[in-house]
Amino acid sequence: METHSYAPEKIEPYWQSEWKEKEAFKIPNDIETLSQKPKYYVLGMFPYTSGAGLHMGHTKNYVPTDVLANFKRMQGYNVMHPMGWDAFGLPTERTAVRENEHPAHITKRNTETFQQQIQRIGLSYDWSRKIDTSLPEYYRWTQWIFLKLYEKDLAYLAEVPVNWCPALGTVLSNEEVKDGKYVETGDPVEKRLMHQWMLKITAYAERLLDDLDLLDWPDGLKEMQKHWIGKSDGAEITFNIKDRNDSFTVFTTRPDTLFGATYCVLAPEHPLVSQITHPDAVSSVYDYVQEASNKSDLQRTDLATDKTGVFTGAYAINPCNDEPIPIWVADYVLMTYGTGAIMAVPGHDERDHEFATTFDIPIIEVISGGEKPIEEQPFEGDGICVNSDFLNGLRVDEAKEKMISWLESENRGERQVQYRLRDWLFSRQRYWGEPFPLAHLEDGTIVPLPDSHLPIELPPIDAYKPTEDGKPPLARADESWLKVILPDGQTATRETNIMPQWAGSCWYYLRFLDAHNTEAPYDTDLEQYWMPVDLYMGGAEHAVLHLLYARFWHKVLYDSGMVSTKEPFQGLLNQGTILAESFQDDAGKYYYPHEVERNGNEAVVKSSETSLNVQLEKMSKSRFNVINPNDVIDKYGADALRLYLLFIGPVTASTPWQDAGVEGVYRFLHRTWRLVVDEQNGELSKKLADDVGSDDSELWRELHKTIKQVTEDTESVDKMNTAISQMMIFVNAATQVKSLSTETVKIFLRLLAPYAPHITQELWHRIGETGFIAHTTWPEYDESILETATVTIVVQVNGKLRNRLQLSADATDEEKEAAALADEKVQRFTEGKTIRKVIVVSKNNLVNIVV
RNA sequence: GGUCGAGUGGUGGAAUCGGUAGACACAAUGGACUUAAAAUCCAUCGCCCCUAAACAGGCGUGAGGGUUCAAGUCCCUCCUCGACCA
Repeated sequence: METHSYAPEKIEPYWQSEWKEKEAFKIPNDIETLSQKPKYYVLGMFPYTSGAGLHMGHTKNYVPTDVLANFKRMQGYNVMHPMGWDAFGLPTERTAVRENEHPAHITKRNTETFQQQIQRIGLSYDWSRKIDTSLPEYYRWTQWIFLKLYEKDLAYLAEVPVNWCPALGTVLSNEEVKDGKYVETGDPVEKRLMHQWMLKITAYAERLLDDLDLLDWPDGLKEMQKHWIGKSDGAEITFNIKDRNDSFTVFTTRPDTLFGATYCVLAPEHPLVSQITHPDAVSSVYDYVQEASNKSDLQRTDLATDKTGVFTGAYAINPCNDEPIPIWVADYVLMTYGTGAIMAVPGHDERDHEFATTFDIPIIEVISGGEKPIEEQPFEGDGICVNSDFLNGLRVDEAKEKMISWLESENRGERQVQYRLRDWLFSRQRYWGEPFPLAHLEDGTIVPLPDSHLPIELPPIDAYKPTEDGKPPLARADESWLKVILPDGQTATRETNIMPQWAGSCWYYLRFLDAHNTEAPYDTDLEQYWMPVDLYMGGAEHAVLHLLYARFWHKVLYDSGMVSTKEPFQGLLNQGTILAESFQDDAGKYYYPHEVERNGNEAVVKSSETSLNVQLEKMSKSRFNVINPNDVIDKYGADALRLYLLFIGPVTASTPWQDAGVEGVYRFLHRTWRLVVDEQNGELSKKLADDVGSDDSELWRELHKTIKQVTEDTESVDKMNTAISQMMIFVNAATQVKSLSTETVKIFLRLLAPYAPHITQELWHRIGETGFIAHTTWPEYDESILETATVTIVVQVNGKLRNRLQLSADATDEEKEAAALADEKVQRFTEGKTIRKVIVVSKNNLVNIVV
């Protein structure tokens, strides 16, 4: 027998192809048409197209943004809702090496898989705007923007310590290195000084900090960015070296404690170390410096580790009292922070205190107020200056000011602002990334290549690895690529570093606005219309770096007049992660769920005694606990997947995946289907009636309540779960009534359409409407319908619920109070007691009697 | 170690300008329909106590204290977990 029940596997592919064929979500590109409507730009962070394909974490981002896009479109906005690929990167290059294919080939394969998988979810992207950061038509403009940075002196070559991986022949970013090893392969990584391209993001530190105030971002995220930028006010103080015509400067946030400085420390990499070290100390200092070079910053600065260091034999002069104090070398001072040298105040700094205790260096109290004697515990709090000559009696903040003024007047130091933010290491010795649009002349001069040379395409090379003499892979290219003739006729050699993976994602949100422009990265009229991004959504792992880098580039473009807004992303949300149970034995080995036998909270490896730890962890391939979105679609359809992802909890919350939960929303879709379709014969349900007045007013009121709640919850994005709850309540109520007007059903279908686009489109069609439900307008609710004739009054005695009473909606507070006092059940609790007070809360319809 | 966030039934989660705790859903249990199963529908579903059953009552939002007529929500102390940073 043919069945006429809800069958997503039939209707979803059909409507997806209809949308594609009729270009249902194509956004016009001419400004005339666009400017007739307001705009809304909703962007999910585009994926890095790894070979693993789409995973559930992606969908947790794409589904809510798509619902919002659908919703805003129905509300009458032009909605920018694009998708593309972050396609350059090391994993692709490594796959290419492994499979002996060109990375471009791997990339194409991966992006095609991604697109196929994403399309099955029924997302309303304008695919004609798709971008791929690894295509010359895109990276041409990444190079073009780099030239803008270069022209503004924001790109420079510097000798910097980097994480060098000899096995891979490349530098690695800090995130790629853990415990001195490359996280993916375990190859050892060492510190090495190398010539690298840097971007001067520090020049924008102040603006990156200040302009956070302009953004509607979660406070926690702003805090993280603030902390990353790490602004601190203080002073730079010059210390002369005793018996030498030399000096060094330190940065401190506590100039008020200068009288308490009993030694100084230079970072092992500090250039003065070798010069000032006393001949007797040379060998011990040399050994120490060697040792330190192999430690990570984390190992060096961890509070838990014992402090190490050596005395150089040299002395510095404390500028405030001209006392000589010893100069030490210690690895807890980093060359990359501040000036690479510190004044140590063991009385008022925990690490200095620990160091001084270890090496028996004097500790002087200069701020009073500590709980314990200063020899036992440093005091880092606020207090009054002591033992500090002209600062004595001042509070910390006053003393800071006075000391800075004094240092400046004596020419021994000056006010200084310091940032934790470092300049951005912008080059990599790899193949699969953007070539720099730069060349080197014989004499070492660097020349930017003219715009007409762009794009500088990646050359074919014979192997994706460094040359024998340690140059980056691009140095393997043919002379015809390596040598370039400049406009003035000179021959130069191309730069062979490439840009890091972050580069392409720094401006992709702008390219979407005008994805096929061949004359410019984008048209500025379109930019002015669409920017800023109204809602940007992505994983919390990008809360700092990507967002900071993109904001930096945006500000550079702003200064060039290329963009009209100071900030790119006005609104921002981090979607939560999807968790799933994982099974791990005591050795740390993970097992797939099908290998595991469950017994309540216990779990063992099937047909063995090995007991396993069950834990809730982020869904990931390495933990053997992933659920493939496409498998869920195969079983329940895309609409059920979409609804479930939203229904399990707030968008920003991390929530565990539960297979059984999908059943619940799947049943809801079936119930919705049966409101319209008679499953016996496939015709319209008999209870559908054309006359508008056929619904009882209860259901009509429930509908308007639903419109109100779905509108508000969808707008908020985070509360889409409760929007779905309310729609479930409505469908349950509509299932109960005997007769249902088509008008009611049509309004409801429009509410559900952003969430479940396929089933609503199919039912819209079956009910006799032509065209796309996605192109209809969003329903409005009528506040007057929400009002009821009677209200429920909650009566409490001493704050405890005692009864509920039905009263007319226009009852006054006095009437409510009288009814409450007169109620029999309530009297049981007030009997024989003195009524001290009666509180009537009108807005909550609540009466509290205090006895 | 620091900063931020979060702890609510068997489970996911609702409810926070202080005002009916547990919406909605999952799982479970009982029942209807069915030759049977699936699907569907109905009922029960925080804990305790009373009862033949019910009504009624007591307790209850990580622990302890506080403010208030009223606390999941605000304040203090502590515990646990998570994220980020060191």
